[in-house]
Amino acid sequence: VIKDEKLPRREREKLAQRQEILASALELFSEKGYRNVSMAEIAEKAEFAIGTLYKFFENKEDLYRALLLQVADKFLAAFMTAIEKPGDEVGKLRGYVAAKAKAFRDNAPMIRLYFSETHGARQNVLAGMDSRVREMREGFLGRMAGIFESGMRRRRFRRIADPYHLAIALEGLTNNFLFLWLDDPAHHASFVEDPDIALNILFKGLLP
Amino acid sequence: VIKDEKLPRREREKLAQRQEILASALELFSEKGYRNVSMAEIAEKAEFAIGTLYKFFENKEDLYRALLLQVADKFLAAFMTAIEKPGDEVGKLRGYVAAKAKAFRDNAPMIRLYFSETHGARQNVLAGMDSRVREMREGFLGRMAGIFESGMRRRRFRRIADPYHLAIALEGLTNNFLFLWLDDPAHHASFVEDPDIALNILFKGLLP
Amino acid sequence: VIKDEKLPRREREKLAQRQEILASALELFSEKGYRNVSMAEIAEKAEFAIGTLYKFFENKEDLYRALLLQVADKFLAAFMTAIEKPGDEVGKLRGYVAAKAKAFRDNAPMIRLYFSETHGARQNVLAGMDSRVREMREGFLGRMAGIFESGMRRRRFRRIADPYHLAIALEGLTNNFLFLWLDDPAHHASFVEDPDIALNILFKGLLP
Amino acid sequence: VIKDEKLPRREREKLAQRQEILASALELFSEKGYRNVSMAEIAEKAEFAIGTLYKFFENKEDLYRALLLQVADKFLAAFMTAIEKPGDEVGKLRGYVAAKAKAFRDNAPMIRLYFSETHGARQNVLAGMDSRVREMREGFLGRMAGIFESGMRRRRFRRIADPYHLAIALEGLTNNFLFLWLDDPAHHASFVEDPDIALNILFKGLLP
DNA sequence: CATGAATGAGTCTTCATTCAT
DNA sequence: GATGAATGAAGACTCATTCAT
Repeated sequence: VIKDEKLPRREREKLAQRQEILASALELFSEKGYRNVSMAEIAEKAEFAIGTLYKFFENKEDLYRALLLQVADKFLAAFMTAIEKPGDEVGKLRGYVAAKAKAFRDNAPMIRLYFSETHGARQNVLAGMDSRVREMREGFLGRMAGIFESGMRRRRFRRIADPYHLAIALEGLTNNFLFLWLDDPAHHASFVEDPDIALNILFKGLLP
Repeated sequence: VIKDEKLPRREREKLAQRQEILASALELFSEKGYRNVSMAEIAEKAEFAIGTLYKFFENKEDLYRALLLQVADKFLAAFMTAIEKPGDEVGKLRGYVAAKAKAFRDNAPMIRLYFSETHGARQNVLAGMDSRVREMREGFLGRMAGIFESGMRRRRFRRIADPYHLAIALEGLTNNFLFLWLDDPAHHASFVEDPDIALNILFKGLLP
Repeated sequence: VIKDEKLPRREREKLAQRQEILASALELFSEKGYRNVSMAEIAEKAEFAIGTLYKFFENKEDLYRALLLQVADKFLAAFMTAIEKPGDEVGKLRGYVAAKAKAFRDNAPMIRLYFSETHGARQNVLAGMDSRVREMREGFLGRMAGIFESGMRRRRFRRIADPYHLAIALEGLTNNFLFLWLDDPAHHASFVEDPDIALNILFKGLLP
Repeated sequence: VIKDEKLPRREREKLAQRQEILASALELFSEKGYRNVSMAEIAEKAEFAIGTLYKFFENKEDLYRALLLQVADKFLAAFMTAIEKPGDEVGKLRGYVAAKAKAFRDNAPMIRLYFSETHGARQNVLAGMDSRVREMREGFLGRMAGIFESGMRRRRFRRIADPYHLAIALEGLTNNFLFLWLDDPAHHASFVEDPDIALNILFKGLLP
């Protein structure tokens, strides 16, 4: 989403600095939570002056939003990629669930941060940003609904429900399995190791 | 959970005041988020002096926890009741989903608050309380798994997956449908009006 | 100073209650210091309602002053008694030093409280009360100066200095010895056991 | 004790600011007492923002301790210097008393503050710092005892008492004379003008 | 341009005091 | 008269943000 290919050197440096700030912020935020991290801390970790942070981001909240947006981007892009891979519908869905499990496994702290501030977000820091992430997510859900629809049209799936509803169901179902793992990795390790555990429940009714 | 039946008048008044504080706090928290609400605001809204709040709750966090605990208690109790009603397994699950939909409909702000701070909450205010709510929820999931197990034993369900996994699946699936409604009630009204939309997806594979 | 001899019953009860409050306050104050004791605590310890305290004392400071006044009274009275006992000048002074040592020994916490708030008192709670205690103390110093004067007139003391100055000297000298013991009782036990250690230093020059 | 000679400009400014804060705090504390002075007041008087105070001192108590420590340092250093000046024992002791009288005269508010919170301080703010000041004072008393001891060995003093006891006696005796002046400068002016008034009382017995 | 010292509004919390019962 | 629940002013401290260097 953020590309730094053919930019003037100056611009590329800017972008790199921005990334460095975001990376430091991510580490701190996901470790201590939004309100327990001060701009001074971020500045120190990123090895910039506090004032410099304000050259890149209007304020703390702006920085935070940029961070979440980047995380959301990254994840949805990964899911999208998994779903767009050549193959049949079952393979695509399996790819999605596997990609999601991997994303959770590889980025547990990030995810914790993302979801801790993202649900019912009306009242938290995200307030205004909601729409941007929501759109991305809705786009993805639509794309996944397309998979179900195509699968049905091609008779590889039984038409057990509205395709969009199935997309919602799959998302919620995998979320819950992976959240469980997130909350207690030791006890629910199987969920990230074998993503099919969640997926198959849906398939039992879906596959003919 | 909180009974105010045959208590001395003084005690009943205390309880009523406590409730009033909690109600005001809930309204403010769910509107503006934990960190954006001051004790002064709560006091004003509840029409008590600041100091009075501290007669009921040790500090802001304590008040907040009491609130979430109450919400969690209330909901899990409602779900438990629905699931324990006499009837067959299908009826019980249907009852759960209906109760959950009703709970969401009746308590949208509460729920937003509850879920906004409850997922991946390691770094936020809940920290210590987590365990209490988590236990309650795990107890409930176990109970629901029991329903699935019994249904399977009685051949009313196909044994398509581990009963506990089914419980997780149903919870996640309904959550996602209801969250969608929570985020955009106008557009997803059908989810709370017809809880079976979500439930049936699971049933398609489950029912023989 | 406070007598409860021939008073109407009602009055005597009042006085007893007042004493009970003061006693509780003394215990708390000398244990935790003025600012770390709340009226609520005193009320609880004395087994009265908070409001009742305010029937006896205008406010916290007033209660505190009454307490210190009582302590000062008690001590100065004891010193005065020692000094007025029949006998020669040397005996009277010895009596004073012994009484003071005993007072320190018997009332260490009290004294700590008294002196912690009494020196250079302009800025602390005592502010206004100063004068009352100061007068009492000045009266006592004057009385002690009288002893020295009489001793000189009777040729039992050499006239090595102004009698009032000698009184000041003796007071300061014994204070310092006893404070030392107060700060570190284990290490300076001899000072309260043998009051003459301090006194003799003065006598060496004083006695012919 | 605090040197600001050859430091980088920045550092010197820091130190100057710190001193300005301490000076303002001293003035306020000695006028109104520790607990009656707010950080806001100190900040205003020193013409800094409240937050700036917290760049220099961890909290109010820390600021207070720094202040007292500085005062104690300064005074004990002055006394030590007086006592170490070349000369015989009588001269040294005389130097000490004169230095002390001068210190009292020049720093009345400081001293009032110092002694008001330093005696029997177990329950007040000093608690933890006690030891530091106490050690310094004990060191000084020991040094003064050394003077007495040397004087005795050289037959310039009669061996009328334990040298350490004499040190205690001299300290207490001068304290009391000077406190009297502190409490009522008009009436007891002679004490700071002629320090020998106090000293001679001791000498009468001490000198052969 | 980058810096980071200085700012001060805003927060939670305590507790002396009042007054309806 | 006694009670103690309710009050709210006041205080310590934090930290996002600014701006002179």
